[in-house]
Amino acid sequence: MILSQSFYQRPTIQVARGLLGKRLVRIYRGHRISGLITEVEAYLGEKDRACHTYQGRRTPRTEAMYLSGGHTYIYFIYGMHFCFNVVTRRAGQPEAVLIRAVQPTEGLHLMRRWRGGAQNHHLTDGPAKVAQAFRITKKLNGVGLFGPPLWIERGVRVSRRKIVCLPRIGVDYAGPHAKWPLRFCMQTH
DNA sequence: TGTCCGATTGGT
DNA sequence: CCAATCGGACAG
Repeated sequence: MILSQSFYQRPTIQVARGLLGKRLVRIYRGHRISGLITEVEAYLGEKDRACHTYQGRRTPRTEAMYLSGGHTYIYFIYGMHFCFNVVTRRAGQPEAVLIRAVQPTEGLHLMRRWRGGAQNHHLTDGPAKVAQAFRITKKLNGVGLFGPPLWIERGVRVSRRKIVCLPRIGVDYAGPHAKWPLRFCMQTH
C-alpha cells in the first residue's frame, strides 16, 4: 500500500518516526529496488539553523522543499553526492525528512553494481549511499512519491521502544540546534 | 565574477 | 585525520 499525501502532510517529527520500517521502492528500467527505512533525520524549516530553508531561505535549490508533503527534495553535496529527502507538511511550509539509511530487500545485485561493489552491509548505510544504490539523482528532484518510478509503501511495524533519538550528523555549523534530537534510528534487534 | 563551504564518503 | 570535487549561496 503506497503511502498517501495525508501521511506526509503532518508535523515533520511524526512523519520522520512514521517512516521507520516503511519500504522505499524504486523502479529503474523495469527493475525493482527496495529497502526498509532504518534511519532518518527531521529538518524543521525556517526556525531550524541546520535546515536549508532556515529563515525562509528560498533559492532554486530549496524550491522543492516548498512543495506539499509527499514530494522529493534532492540536492547535490560535496561535489559528488546526492541526498534524498521527503518533503513534509503543506505547500509553503519548507520542512523535510532526510533518509539516512535503509536495509536492502530487493535488487541487491543492482545496488552492488551501482555502489561500486561495496559489501552488503555498506550498500545503503548512509544518505549518499542510499541515493547511489537507488539511482536517485537530481532528475527526481521535486517529483511526487505516489507511484513509479519512486514511492514509499507500508513495510514492517516498528514498536516505539525500538526507536532511538539522537542528534543529527554533520550539522555542527547549526550551533545549539545541532544538538536537537532529530535523528531517529530503528533498532533491528 | 570571485570566494567560501558543505545534511558525505572512503581510505590513511 | 584528511582529501576528493563542484554546485550553490552570497558578497561585491
